[in-house]
Amino acid sequence: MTNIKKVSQLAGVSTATVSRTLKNPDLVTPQTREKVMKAVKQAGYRPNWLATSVKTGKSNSIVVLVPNLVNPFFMRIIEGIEQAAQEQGFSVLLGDTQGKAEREHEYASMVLTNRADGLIQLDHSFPFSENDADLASSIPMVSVCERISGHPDYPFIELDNYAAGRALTHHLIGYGHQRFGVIAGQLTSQIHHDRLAGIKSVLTEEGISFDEDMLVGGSYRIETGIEGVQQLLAQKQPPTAVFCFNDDIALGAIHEIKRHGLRVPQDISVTGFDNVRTSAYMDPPLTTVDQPAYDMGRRAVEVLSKMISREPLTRTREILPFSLIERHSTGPLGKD
Amino acid sequence: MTNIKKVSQLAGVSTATVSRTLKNPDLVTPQTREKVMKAVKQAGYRPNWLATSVKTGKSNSIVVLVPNLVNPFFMRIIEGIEQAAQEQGFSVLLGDTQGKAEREHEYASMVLTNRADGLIQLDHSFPFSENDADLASSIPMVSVCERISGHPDYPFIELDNYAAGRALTHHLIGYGHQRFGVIAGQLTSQIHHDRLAGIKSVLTEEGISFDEDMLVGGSYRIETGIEGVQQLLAQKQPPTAVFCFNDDIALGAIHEIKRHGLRVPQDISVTGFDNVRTSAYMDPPLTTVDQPAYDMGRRAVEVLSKMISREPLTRTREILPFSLIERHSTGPLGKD
DNA sequence: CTGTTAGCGCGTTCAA
DNA sequence: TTGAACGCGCTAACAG
Repeated sequence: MTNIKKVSQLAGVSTATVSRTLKNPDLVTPQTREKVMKAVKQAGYRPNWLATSVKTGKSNSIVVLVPNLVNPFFMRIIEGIEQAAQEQGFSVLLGDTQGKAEREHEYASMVLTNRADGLIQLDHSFPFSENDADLASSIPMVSVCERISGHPDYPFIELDNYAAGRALTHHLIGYGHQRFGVIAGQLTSQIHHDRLAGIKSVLTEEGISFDEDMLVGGSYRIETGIEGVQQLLAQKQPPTAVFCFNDDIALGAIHEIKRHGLRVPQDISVTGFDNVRTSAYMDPPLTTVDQPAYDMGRRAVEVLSKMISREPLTRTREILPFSLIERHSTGPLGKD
Repeated sequence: MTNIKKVSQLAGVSTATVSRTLKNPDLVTPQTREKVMKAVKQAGYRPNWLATSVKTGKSNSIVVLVPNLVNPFFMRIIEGIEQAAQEQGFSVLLGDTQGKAEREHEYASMVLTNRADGLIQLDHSFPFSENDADLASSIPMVSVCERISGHPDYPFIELDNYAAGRALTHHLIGYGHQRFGVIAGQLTSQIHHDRLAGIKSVLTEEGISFDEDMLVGGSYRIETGIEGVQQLLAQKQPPTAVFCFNDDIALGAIHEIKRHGLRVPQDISVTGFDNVRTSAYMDPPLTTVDQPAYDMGRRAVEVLSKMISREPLTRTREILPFSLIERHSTGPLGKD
């Protein structure tokens, strides 16, 4: 271990001078500076980050809780988080929770032990354990995409899911559809409620009824899309248009619809959600809702950074705009 | 800040006793233990991780350098890394390098400043800067998928890319193909050389010539697949079978082939590489090479962990087996 | 401008 | 079994 003491001896100065030279070179005379820098180089010295941090009491790290690493939508958010964190001098600790409460607890407790200064939650659950809950109240925490259930006081960055649901519905009604199915992801989240409410609001306005049997699914997986389509096609009156609550579900759904010998969109229209990289290259290219995932990640870090430095927040809840991407998985019925 | 001193006062004992109670409860009498635990609970005390680490000199963190977060193959590896790291008591610092040298330098230097104990590199470049290179020689570092160019001494975990290249070629020749194209990813990596060498070795054995004009591409992106197909189809004698060096490239390739009004596999066969989640749901489902990405990540952590604790390594280079996944993007020419 | 001293929060001696 | 004292590596305060 080559430490500051060794360097100071090598240079014939005090440890304080070495520290100063490295941190604030203007405070030392050019001669000593040179002497010190030479000793630093010769010894191959790097300041011990742990020691520096224990002084300041800040770890300059943030922990990101993500339910699933393989979802490209989440990863795009994390790209934004990572980039902004780097710019602000933070490191990112990755917490793959797999949606499991114990793992959330474990990662969340990092903020309680000075291992991280703040926390970004990509899921909707309150990540702290029962035990830690009281300590967590003053912790810098932000959620992205989702809101933390039961804790409306934490800032969040999310999409206008209600409006997106409405836009998708208008789009499909514009093609003349009247019978709709929904293949949902996590059923307990705010996202789910908002999107569904958006869809239903338009249907009500248009005098179209929605049968609760037409709501299937329950996780953001390809297989959910497959099973969802199987259930919807088994109905007496199958839908002619299906809302999928992410692009993975839509991929599975389209795959299964084709496997039944039906065509997309001539027999059934399908919409996705998220606009992941691959959605433009599906067959047919997917009509979906683009979320500004990268920017959402960036924004989360900006908010969290302010919380960490105890600056006041101008806004504690941000609803970002979406954009509807019309491709070829939707269309009028029967057109060839 | 609630520290150990405050707790010791609250419990009426010394700080040493508090430390002992938490770290080695058997060394204190049950009565004091109870006293201390009560004070800990009452004060909401958590040991400061930074202080603990500065004592031990270990950060119990590893930094993972990944060129690209949105590639599901990398993410699957990181899932394995993350899981194994958690089991071994390490935290994962995420370093999204975007393939940029400066960012690699910055993240790699974390190991030099005690911010991390070891490093996993998912790319093929030596991540340290010129300046840090001499210090890096004794650093625990492992590479996954790739080998670190110019530094054969670092352990690596990779696939048997040569054999995989051979297997794919045999598969396609079995369908009667004679004219092959290759859409490659990173052209400078060991991976590239091994796969290409595997392909060419079989072609040579079978007396089939390979025209260097049939080698296109240069990055692992969907767009590379599109452009690659355009170049290949512009040849006088376009190939009847195309090797794509990852599944993203294959996705773009298939998309573009179809856009030209050609059919996969009746007009052109396409193979991928990696077997990402979505490859089974492409249209047609992709013939590809499965890499045990999750296990590769796990294994990397096991090796790195041994290096960090200075245990001797049994093997320093591991070549893992692949498996060829035959789906429907390959087949004989012209069959309907 | 530089050196001495104190202390960040904790773990680990060494006596008692 | 417990406490006092020291030190991890570093930086900030105060002298000089």
